[in-house]
Parts: sequence; structure tokens; C-alpha cells
Amino acid sequence: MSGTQERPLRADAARNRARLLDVATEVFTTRGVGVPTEEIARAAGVGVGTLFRHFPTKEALLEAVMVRRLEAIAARTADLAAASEPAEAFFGCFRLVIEQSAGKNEFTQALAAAGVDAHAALQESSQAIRAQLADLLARAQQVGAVRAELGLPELVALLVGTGAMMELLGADPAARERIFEVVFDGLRPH
Amino acid sequence: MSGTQERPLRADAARNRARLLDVATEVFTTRGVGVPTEEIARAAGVGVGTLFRHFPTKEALLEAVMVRRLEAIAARTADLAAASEPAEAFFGCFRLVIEQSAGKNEFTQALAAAGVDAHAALQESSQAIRAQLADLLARAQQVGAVRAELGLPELVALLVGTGAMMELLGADPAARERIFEVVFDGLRPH
Amino acid sequence: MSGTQERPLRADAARNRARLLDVATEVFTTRGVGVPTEEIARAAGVGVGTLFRHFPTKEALLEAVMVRRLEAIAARTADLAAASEPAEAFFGCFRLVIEQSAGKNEFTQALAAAGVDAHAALQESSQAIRAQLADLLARAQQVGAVRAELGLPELVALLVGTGAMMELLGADPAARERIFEVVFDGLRPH
Amino acid sequence: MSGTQERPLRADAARNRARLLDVATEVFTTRGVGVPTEEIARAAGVGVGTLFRHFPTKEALLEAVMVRRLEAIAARTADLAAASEPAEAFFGCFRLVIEQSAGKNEFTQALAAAGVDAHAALQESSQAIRAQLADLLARAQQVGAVRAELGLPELVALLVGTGAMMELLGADPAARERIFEVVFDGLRPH
DNA sequence: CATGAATGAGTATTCATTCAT
DNA sequence: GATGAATGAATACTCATTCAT
Repeated sequence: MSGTQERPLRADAARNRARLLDVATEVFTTRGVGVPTEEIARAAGVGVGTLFRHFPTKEALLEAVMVRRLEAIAARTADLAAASEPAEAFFGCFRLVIEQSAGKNEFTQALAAAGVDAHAALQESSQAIRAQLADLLARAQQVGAVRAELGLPELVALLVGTGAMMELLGADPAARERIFEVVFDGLRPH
Repeated sequence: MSGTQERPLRADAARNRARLLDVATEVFTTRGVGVPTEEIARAAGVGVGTLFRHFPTKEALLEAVMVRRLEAIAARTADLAAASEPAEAFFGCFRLVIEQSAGKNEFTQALAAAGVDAHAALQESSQAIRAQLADLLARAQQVGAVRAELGLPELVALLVGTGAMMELLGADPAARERIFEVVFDGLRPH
Repeated sequence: MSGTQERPLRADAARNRARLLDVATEVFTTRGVGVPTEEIARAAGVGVGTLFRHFPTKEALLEAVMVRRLEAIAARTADLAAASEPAEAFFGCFRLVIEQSAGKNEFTQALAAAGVDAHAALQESSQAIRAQLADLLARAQQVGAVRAELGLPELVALLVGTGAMMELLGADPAARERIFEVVFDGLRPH
Repeated sequence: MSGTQERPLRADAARNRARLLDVATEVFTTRGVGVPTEEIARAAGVGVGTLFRHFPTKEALLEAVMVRRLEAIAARTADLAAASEPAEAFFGCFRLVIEQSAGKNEFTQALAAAGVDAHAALQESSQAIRAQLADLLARAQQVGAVRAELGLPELVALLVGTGAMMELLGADPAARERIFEVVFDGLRPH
């Protein structure tokens, strides 16, 4: 309903594209990336042909899904970072990223893949997050809220790893909180 | 009445079985579980038929690989636990488990799956490790070396998650050490 | 609310489906059901994928072949039964069924299997024939043209068995006729 | 215990061969010819190697099974033929053959195959039966107990076909008897 | 532009047969 | 001779991708 910057598509084409992304996100997140493309198309109410017109490859679809998630995170992170003082911003964003990575470990894998793989599109949008994370980290370190010796790679690893922990624990909120305590206390200078 | 009761296989059969396990471990951990069975057989220098004689299913092969890794870990963990005082034993074993989980995240997934899935064989051998971990944890908590509020599920999650972190960081030893510091400091009472 | 309700397939799709059925009928009846699916697809001029799109299973294809044969027989039997007096109708239909069962003993096996097996589709279309046969038998018995003590199971068995005899004899028309004389004379009251 | 004319084998080898034949007969008859050779070997208490030493091919084993059945039938038929007057001998042997063909339609198929196929061994032993049948038929025809126009091919077809009928009817003795009445009455001159 | 039918390479698994022990 | 481990061709079925309608 707002102005995400896709190149101008016909109204219905844009709607199809959006629906496909929504459905794919849902499906990939809940059932993994092994789900047949045809099933995604059907769930989105379009034919396979349409899916492949919008995303020339299954991998391209996966990438688009990840990009969207990364961008969503980047946007929220930016808001949070702007509105809080460094320590609060850092730990708040850490939580945010973890919370958003719910469902399979698609997202965390995306982050991971982005740091390793050469997928152009992912590279681009993950760079945005990485820059933000680097900034948040630096500022939190300046105010002494986070160990000074940590770099961006370690932060990314900690995010991905903590996401994995949460997946294992499932919905138990108390256990999740205990994990946050361990990780956050560990992040602070000793 | 317990112990390992392998049926005496012919010399060559045993060799093939072992080679298959070695190759499968290597291949699964470096390239994931999607690798064709035929390729594994070829890499082991046997025909597919032989592979399927030893492991009636691809899944069975995967299971066997995991069991072997779990058992190896359990053995080393037991040694370490016996030879050290509680705190040292706990943190030493934590490191050990992480170090052994090298390669993709097969092992960590194994631990994860074992807690959730119903694969009998895995269940059995992962129970052994879980018991040991529970014991190590309890003793470390008794001497005040680890936060009292943590339970076995959190410990397992922390192991799996830390393993994921290490995979992301690759071989950089300094960075790995910084992660250990974060996690270990976080584990200690605050 | 009954009748044939095929979904309107695209022209080419319908052609492919029909060709597959024709080829499969031919191949199964002449060379048995062991023929590879791929060969059937090739003979029909389509890829395996197409075959499996139309018939999700080899068994499903076999079933479809049988259903078509059963329906064809049922239709012709109905015509014949309507147009003749009881004795003529009965023996005419007997001949008809045998003549239609040419080629291996697929059809007879179909009849046999249908009485035993639980394949829904087969059940349905073989029920139609069985009902007709029961009716023909009853009427022929009422006019004293057929032994009164015979039931439907025996009639089906006689059909299947006579079909088997014809297969053995091959194309020799005189020999076939002699078999019909034996069976038909045997069927009449003594 | 008696003198079947196998070439002199070592005692244990002969025992193995006999056991394999027994087991194979049972298994093929009850579960069809699709049963893996290995299973037959196991059921006979020997290794596959042994099976293949005695029967160089699965087909060879099947052939041997059939030959034995044919020979058994031939022997009993000969006895029966010798001890009775023509009509009784003919119909008695007809029943005998049908009764012996119990279980799948292995045997009838064997007879069929023998009349068509070129398997040397089968040819030989089925010739024996065919000769006997021809003889029984001729003598029954001479005394006017069977239609004069029937030849050996029709008789074989009738045997095979009647066997198929019995398989369909299963164990219902009354129904089986009604079939015999139809066929036997049909065989008699009209 | 949308559709969904067609394609065919790819994959796990079976089984008759061979051969080292 | 007997054993059973090894072999690998064969087979049903899947799924990303293309293209005629």
C-alpha cells in the first residue's frame, strides 16, 4: 500500500508479485526451502509460469524473500537506533534481530550466506544491516556498554548463533530470557 | 548386558562399512546431506549396492554418522570429566563439544534433532551425552562456577548456538576465542 | 448428477492422455505390466513427466486402462442385452466379454482383481458389469436357458477361465469355436 | 527316499538342492515369482551362492520347480490311467491336474508356457504329460465319453482355463463342484 | 501477461548374479 | 563346496524450468 521502490509494474502484476513474496516467506519459513515451486504458486493463486516470470529462478525467489526480511529489519533497526541511547539501542536491536529471525533458521542462514556467498542482491541489502550493526556496536563500545575487542564478524556470529539457540528452545519465554541474560552479560566488558 | 555388541563382520565388509562412514561423515559435513548416495559410494570405492547393504536407507546412513560422532564426543567428554575438577571439566567439555562439531552443523543438528526427533538410535546415544552434560552442569553449578538458574535445555541450546557461531567465523582463532570469552563469561554467575 | 464429468482438458493435454491410455493398453496387454513407464511414455511420444502428470502412479495408469476396458465392455453388453431375448443376450454377451478380453489376460485379471481388490475406481466400474451379468444370468435362467444352480461368482469364474483358454489357443477360430461349444453346452441345464 | 534320477551329488548337496526346490515351490506358489532369490535361499537355510550353484539362474530354478510338478502330475496320472476304465481315467485325471494346480497359477502358466515357449527342460517333461493326456483323451473319445472333435490343444486349454476358474473361486467346494459339472457335461458328446 | 502442460535430468532403492573368503 | 558381501543396471517418481495456448 505504500511506495516500496519496485519498478512500475501493472497493478495486477505488482499484486501477484507481492502475494508470491508473502506466500513464499510464509512457506519457506515454516516448511523449509524444499517446498516445490508449484505449491507456492498454487498457494499464491497463480500459475507456475507467473512465478517464474517474476522470479527467474527458485533461488531468485528465495533471495527476494530474504532481501525483504533484511530490509524490514534494517528499517526497524534504524528507527530503534535513532530513538535510544547507545546501550539501549544496541541491546534492543540485538533482541529485534533475534525475534525477527523466528521460524526455521531461514533468516539467520540468509545473514550467514550473505556474509559468505556472493549473491549480489543479498550482498547489497545485507550491507545496509551490517553497516547499521557496525555503527550500533561502535557506539555501544564507546559508552563502555560492550566489550571493546569485539568486531562486526563476531557480532554477526553472535546474532546467528543466538538465533539458533532460540529456535531450539522454541516458545519457552523464561528459557529464552535466560539465554538473553547469558549472552548480554557476556557481551558486556569484564 | 550392555556394551557394544557388533556382529563380527568379515574383514573386508568391516573395512567397507568403516570407509563408508568416514566418507559420509566428511561429505555430509562439508557439502550437506543433499549429496547423492551414489557419489558417497563412489568416493568410498564401493558400489551403491554395498552402501545400501550396510545402511538400508540414506537416512540410516546419516543416523549412523551422527551416532558415531555423538559416541566419540561422549567418550572424550567422559575422560575429561573424570580427570578435572568441576569448573574446569564443564568449560573444557563445552570447548570439546564445540571443537568436535566442526564442519557444517551436522553435529549440532544431531543434538538438536535428538532432543526432538524420535530416531531410536540417536535417542539412545544422545541420551548418554545429555546425561553427562546434565552431570557436568550440576557439578559446576554446585561449586558456583555456572549460573544456577540454567537447565539442561539451555545448555544444549548454548552448545548448538555456539557451534553455529564458530562455523560462521571459520578458522580465525582469535575471533573464536573472543566468542568463547563472551559465552563463558555469560555463563558465570553475575 | 451422474454421467461422465471430465474436466475440460486442453486439446493437446487430452490428446496426450488418450494416447498414453492407448499405448499403455497395447503395451500392458501384449507385454505384461512389467514394462517400464519410461518406455510407455516414449511410445506415446511424451516425456515421463507427462505420464506421471496424468497418472500419478504406474498403478493408477494400469487402473485407468482397466476401467476403460471395463466401461467399453459394459456399454456393449448393455446394448446387446437390450436388443435380444434372454438366451441370445446371455450367450452373446458371454462371447462379447471373451472377445474383448483379447491380448494377455489383463481384462480377465481386472475382473478378478476387482472382485477381490479394493481399488475404488475399478470397484465402481466392475460393479456395473457385475450387475449386468447378474441380470443377464437371472433372465437366462428364468427361461431355462442356463443351469439354475449357477451364481454370479461361478459365471465370473467361467468368463475369466474361458478367456484364459482362448489366450492359449491363439487365433485358431475352429478351436475357439469348439471351446465355446463345450462351455455353452455345459452351461445349459442337463 | 526314492530314486528320482538326479546325477549323483554329495549327500548334503543333494539335500540342499531338494530343500531349495521345496521352498521355491512353496514360495513361488503362494507369493508369486517376484520373490527375491535371496529370500528363498534364506528360507531354505542356505546362502544365495548355494542357490546359484544349483540353479544358474532364477529362471532355471523356476523351471526346475515346474518340471517337478509336471513330473509328479505325470506319475499320478499314469497310475490313475492304468487303474481305471477310459472315461473314469479321463475325468479323474482332469480333476487331478486341476487340484494339483492349486496356488497361484504357476503351474497352469507352466503348462501354457511349455506349449508355447522353448524352454528345453520344460518341453521335455511337459511332452510326457501331453502324451499321456493325448492318450487319455483318445481312449475316452473311443468309448464315446468325450466329444470326438476335441484335440489335445483344446484339452490343454480347458485344463488351464478350468484351473484359472478354480483360483478365482477359492476354497468354496460347492462352487468348484458346479464348475466341474459345467465343464464335464460340456465335454461329453451332445 | 497468465496459464498450466510438457519436459527430462536426477535420485533413492532393489535384486539377479558374481566372486573373494 | 558353501557363504554372503559386492556389484551395478534398472526403475518409479520428483521438480525446476520452458513454452504452446
